Amino acid sequence: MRGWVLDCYPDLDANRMVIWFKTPGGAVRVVDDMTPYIYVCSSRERLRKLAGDLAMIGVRGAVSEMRRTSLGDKEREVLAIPVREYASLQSLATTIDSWGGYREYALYNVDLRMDQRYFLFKGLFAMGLTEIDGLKNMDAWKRIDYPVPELKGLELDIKVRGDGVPTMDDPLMSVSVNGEVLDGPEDSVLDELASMVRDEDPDVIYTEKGDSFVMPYLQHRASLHGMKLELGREEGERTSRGKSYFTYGRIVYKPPAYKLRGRVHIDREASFIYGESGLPGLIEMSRLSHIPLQDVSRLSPGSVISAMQVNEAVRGGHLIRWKKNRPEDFKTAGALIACDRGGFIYEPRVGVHDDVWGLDFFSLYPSIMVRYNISPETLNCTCCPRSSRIVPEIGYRVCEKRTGLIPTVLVPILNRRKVYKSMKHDPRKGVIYQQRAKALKWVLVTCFGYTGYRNARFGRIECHESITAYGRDILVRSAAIAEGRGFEVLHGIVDSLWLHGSGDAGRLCDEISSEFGITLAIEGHYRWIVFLPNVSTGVGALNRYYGLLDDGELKLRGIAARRKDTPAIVEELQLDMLHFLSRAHDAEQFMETVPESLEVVDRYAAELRGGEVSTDRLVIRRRISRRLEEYSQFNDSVAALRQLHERGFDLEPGQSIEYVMVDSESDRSWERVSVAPFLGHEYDAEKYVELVHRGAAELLSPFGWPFHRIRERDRLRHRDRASDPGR
DNA sequence: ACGGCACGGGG
DNA sequence: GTGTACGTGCCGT
Repeated sequence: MRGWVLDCYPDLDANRMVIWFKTPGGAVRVVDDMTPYIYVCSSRERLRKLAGDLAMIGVRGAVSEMRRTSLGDKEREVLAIPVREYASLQSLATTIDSWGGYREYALYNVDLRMDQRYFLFKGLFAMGLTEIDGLKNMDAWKRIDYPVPELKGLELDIKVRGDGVPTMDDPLMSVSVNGEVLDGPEDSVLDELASMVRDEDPDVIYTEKGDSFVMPYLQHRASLHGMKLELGREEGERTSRGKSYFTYGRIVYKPPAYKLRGRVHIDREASFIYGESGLPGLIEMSRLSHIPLQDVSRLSPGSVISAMQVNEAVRGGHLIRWKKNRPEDFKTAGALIACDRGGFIYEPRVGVHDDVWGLDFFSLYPSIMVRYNISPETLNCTCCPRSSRIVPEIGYRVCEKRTGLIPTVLVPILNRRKVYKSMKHDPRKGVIYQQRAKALKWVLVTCFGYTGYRNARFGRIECHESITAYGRDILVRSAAIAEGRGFEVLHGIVDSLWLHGSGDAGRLCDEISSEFGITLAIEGHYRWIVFLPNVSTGVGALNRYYGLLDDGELKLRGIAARRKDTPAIVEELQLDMLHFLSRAHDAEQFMETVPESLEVVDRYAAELRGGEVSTDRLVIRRRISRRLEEYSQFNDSVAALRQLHERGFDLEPGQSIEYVMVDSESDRSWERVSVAPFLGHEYDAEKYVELVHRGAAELLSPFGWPFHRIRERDRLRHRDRASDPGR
């Protein structure tokens, strides 16, 4: 019988692995043996002593082996230690580490996931098609068009009695299963839910906020009736602790994951990958990383690429160095910038331009890593002291003999993404390919950042520097080629160029692509595009522009309408103004349209002053980066947090607050803002008018309408209207 | 004037 | 279990 690997986890009592397969006939549970090993590298005498010490505490069977302990290195003698008690692995490692004192022992394969360990050991992988009798792999993780099982999904949602923010103390009103509503006494609803899940036997349960609320809430309500609600295929769930952590340049809050056994719980809100690329993207990630679907659904793309690197290293015979937890161990500001000048940026020509080509390199940074063999072990390697391959500007040597780990991992990812993108119009599976491509895109984006991340397993800052150095070199030389072909370079940033001119842009792209071996493609042709100035200096801002493509599509970057903390009314204003400006087909018409676009601004101001704007258009949503008491400055967010606190709700760093400004001048929390979900109808009309004016000025400041002039114009008109009620 | 604080990008 | 960097603008002190 054949089936797909749906779930895999250790049974900590039996010290065996549990694997669930999805077969056309249903789910199958299999138990298998595996002894995990940890490895220690040190001098021969110390290892001999260690083996003796281990035997004294009952750890037997440690043997000496030859293994690779670092990338691209020769094999060394290590002690392989079998760990028969799964649960003791971490503490055994800590014990050995402490015996070693200061750096006497280097430990390996300590923080490897058990599922990944098992798959690598057995030659299986998550979502891979497997012969269940004998546990033989029938699939290949590199396959591009692979068979996918039909997974039965179940939508779970709940309604809670009471208003405001739901809490664990509010009784359950109803449960909805695939849209079917179960209500009545709480205990019978919970009973019914359990039996429905049992009868339906879904492979995947989808929730919104299942991790942060729904699942722990249902469990809690059940316990009040002396019940144990079981939603998995096997008893017990796998929970962890919630935490706030620093990622993507900001603090986010991650609630504890609520994982089932033998069945997949996907919390749509907790899964970045699912949100971006759906189940097809998640399955693609699961196969490539060898991490079970449910687990991969909670990971970041960075963890996926990291897992793929581990897989590749282990397959290449390497041991994985233990990275002991170093929380809050972030880089100091100065350390990195010293040698890193980031991506190259041309100073954009402020104002409106027409007949503009936007050109983009295809996955520039990952392509550079592959094309120039950038990897932690290939930079300044000892095997190529006379390498002819030198990183521009900084002069590092790159290995010419062996392909690095990072390029090895990236080649199939880049290739898959290219193939999936080319098949996105397939009538039957086009959408699936598109979603897989999107998941891969994210993995590629984060792979670059990971090379500069100090806690990454295979990070090395010199990689980061080399990639950006090659990137600058490529962009500068591409701009020069473009100028040589008669184009004017208006702006360039990291992997994009904006050119003005009537030459053959397609041919230019071909020429540059073949020059560097990295594809440069036309992103679009603009009827007009506006590069915005920096408010304080007036010089071109690097990443703020808006433009109209030939097909009528607007492309916006960096302006208020793109920001998540912009209230809807300001977003609407900017989009209305932009649609108005879209009537223009070239720069000259654009300039003629500007004065009329100000009438849009007046409409919004009048509507706000009328006092009838619904508060959901005024809500400002903001992420908080710390706890209430940790804020040193009083501001809107603090006012909102304080109100919530006084009502009994405390937020974690990384969670968002939503509020409306009621009296923005006030320094009293309760007067200054009203906070969701306790919004009233009141709002600070003049403050929102000011925001609307700022939004307009952001678009029009290069054309004679800076903020202060829009204000002045408003004052004049407002006064006229106030003194002449007949208008 | 300066520091605190939050957001973008990539698709 | 957690990508990097900076640029940008607003607001409070």
